[in-house]
Amino acid sequence: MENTGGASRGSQLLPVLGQLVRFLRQIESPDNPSPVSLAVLRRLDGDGPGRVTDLARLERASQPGMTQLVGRMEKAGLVRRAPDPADGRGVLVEITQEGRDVIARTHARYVATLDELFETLDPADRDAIVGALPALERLAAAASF
Amino acid sequence: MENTGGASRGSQLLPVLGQLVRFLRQIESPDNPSPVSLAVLRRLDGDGPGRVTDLARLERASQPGMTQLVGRMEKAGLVRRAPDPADGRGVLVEITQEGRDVIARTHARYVATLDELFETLDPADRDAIVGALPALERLAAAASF
DNA sequence: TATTGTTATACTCTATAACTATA
DNA sequence: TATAGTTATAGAGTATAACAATA
Repeated sequence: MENTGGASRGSQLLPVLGQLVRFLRQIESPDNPSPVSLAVLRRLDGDGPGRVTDLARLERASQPGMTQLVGRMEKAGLVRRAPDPADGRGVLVEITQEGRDVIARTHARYVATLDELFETLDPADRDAIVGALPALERLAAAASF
Repeated sequence: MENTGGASRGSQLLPVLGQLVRFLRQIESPDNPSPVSLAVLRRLDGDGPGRVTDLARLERASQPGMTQLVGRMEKAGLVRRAPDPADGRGVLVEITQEGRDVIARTHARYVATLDELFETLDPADRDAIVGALPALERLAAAASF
């Protein structure tokens, strides 16, 4: 099937993404880490301790902004700081168990919300989405950087 | 196919959503309306002028917060205020042409970014996603409120 | 009295500029 | 000199509480 005259794939997928994200964003909880905070936690959890400058670059934040975010996260017990043994100027930021717990709780809330949404669909629609998941995962992977 | 032992649909879809949203969020532009600001603009564009209280309720914001957001948007030329002829206490917020232009430019940037992403996929993956779009749209519709 | 909207105030988040310490 | 990080300062965004105007 060609795309002649029809809406582009992006223009069809965009409202779907927007609606689902708005739906997830409205989940309320005492935890509720900010999007960037959650992204930093996930990165530290997956890649191990990291330096402020690297976290700032990877999350597209300024260096002072990352210093401040890490400071708030440290105050909240989600990360700890340690001097970088390899560089006296550097600081290594490491996730704590509480930080991992926050990731897990947040993830669980989002998953439960999406799962409830799936239950409202016809089996045929569920199958269609499940069948497209590998392709969607590759689409998301192409968006990695 | 049952879901015995496998990851739930939500847990599979969540990282896809997260990755795509992070990818879109990093688009830089002088425009760059905040998510809530964009949502308000879209609502005013679609439903016509609305009152502050209604916008606040629909966007899950406080009434003073919406007053302030509308104030910033008015200052930026994206909306205008007018007294509600039907209620002397009320204010009708209306989108301006510049507001519509901001919606269009933002939408175009997001769509172009997603379209570029699609072009990196195999045709089979594109077909799988296109085939699942109606189901995904119904999933998103189920998330409406 | 209840509702609509605003103002006052405070807190979170993030940015740029200036600074300190180390390489 | 260049780099890593922090501190100082300011602005956007949002909340609750108190207020003014209208229903």
